[in-house]
Amino acid sequence: MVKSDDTYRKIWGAVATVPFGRVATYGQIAVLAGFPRHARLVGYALHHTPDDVDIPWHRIINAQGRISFPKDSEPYKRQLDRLAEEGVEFIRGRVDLSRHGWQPTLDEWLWKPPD
DNA sequence: CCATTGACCGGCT
DNA sequence: TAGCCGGCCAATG
Repeated sequence: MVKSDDTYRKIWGAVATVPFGRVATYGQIAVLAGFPRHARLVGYALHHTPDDVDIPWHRIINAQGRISFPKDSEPYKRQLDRLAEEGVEFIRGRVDLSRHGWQPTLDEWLWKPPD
């Protein structure tokens, strides 16, 4: 697959901690996974998400509260639908992060995925 | 080794 | 609201 699977595993692990009905930003996941300022890496990792495992990739959106896919693409629609199913509302193409954005609790923050 | 490529981000017009 | 710009840095070829 790729050279450093471990990096991706950590990122996927962080993504997996985002609860149903909430969304997190790429930068946020980067921090949680232990890679501050590597938001782009998170996007890169999600792009290579294996389909055989269940990872809530759709709960990750950009810091502007928007889906990072071209507005009329299929992936965009899939992500939008999945979020809609979880009750995340979009207002003029954007999610109000102060409303649906997820903030880890202290316990969640301290929880470290096994290496 | 070097250059390019990102499902990004934040500040500033 | 809408772009533009510079910064970011692992992965890739």
